[in-house]
Amino acid sequence: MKMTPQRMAILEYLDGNKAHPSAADVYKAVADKFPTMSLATVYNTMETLKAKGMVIELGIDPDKKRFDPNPEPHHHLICVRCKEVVDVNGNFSLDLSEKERCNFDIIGNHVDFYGICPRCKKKDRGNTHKIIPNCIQK
Amino acid sequence: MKMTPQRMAILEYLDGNKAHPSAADVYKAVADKFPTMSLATVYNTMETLKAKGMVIELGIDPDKKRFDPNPEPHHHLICVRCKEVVDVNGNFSLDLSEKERCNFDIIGNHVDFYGICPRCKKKDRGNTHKIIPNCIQK
DNA sequence: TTATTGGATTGTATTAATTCTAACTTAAGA
DNA sequence: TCTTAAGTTAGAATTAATACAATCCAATAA
Repeated sequence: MKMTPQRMAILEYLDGNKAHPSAADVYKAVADKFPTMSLATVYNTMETLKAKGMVIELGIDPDKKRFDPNPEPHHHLICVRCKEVVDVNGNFSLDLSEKERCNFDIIGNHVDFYGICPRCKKKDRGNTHKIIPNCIQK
Repeated sequence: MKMTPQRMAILEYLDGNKAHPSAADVYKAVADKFPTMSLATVYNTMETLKAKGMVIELGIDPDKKRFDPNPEPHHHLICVRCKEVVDVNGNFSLDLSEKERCNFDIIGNHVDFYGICPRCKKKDRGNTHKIIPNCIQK
């Protein structure tokens, strides 16, 4: 993989990043110090990194792709209000019965835990309505 | 919920549908017998159904929303090649430790199993390359 | 029956994310 | 240094989804 200043800036931003940023987030962060950066470059680079297994594309937000720079297999804890995503390490050995497997070769699994984060809980103080989200997805 | 011919057509299409269709899929299916149907109506109706908990919005496909007319809590088995989605019933009681919970109130969880479906396995005959998908997402 | 009303439907315009394109630039190996 | 394949860029094009404003229509009120 060819190393360019743009890519280095993106990699530096992603390194250790726990925020699961969108393409726009990456762009904003990097464009600061790199005014010539193009969004297309961000998309290209994320695509390349994805192909190399260095980032994972998340499907949490129906409105935009978000990326996870943590390539270790792990799971997520997602706030259904603000969509904050926290990594959950460890793995769950979940088995499917012969029948449930439907003749698939199983490669792996991923668990999403849904909940309400402390910040949003605070905001909810008194608001008992709409506690059950309709956005538990997938 | 007011019953209109359009909504009835959509509900009829969704009833028992295991294909996890996109809005466009719904539109195509219904527009056949309902030439005046508008995409906007499909989106409106899906939104209404979602709010009523009658469908769930899926995040499997980064390119478009897909809907699951099965309102029972369940999980998914996803072919990483062709994105076929099979329902997995039953629930896994997965626990997070105090620490892992990060002060979230946990509401639920959802498991995605990744694998290769029988059809795609057949196509792969001999192709040993690229068996490990880079599209294990979330 | 007719008028009113409010939600539903529709086509179109708009937005936002993403991809495409074609010209230009550059990192890295010979 | 030279060459070249790969990367970058701006802007155009595409696509999913939403917003909007003008009807439409079914239920109820008068």
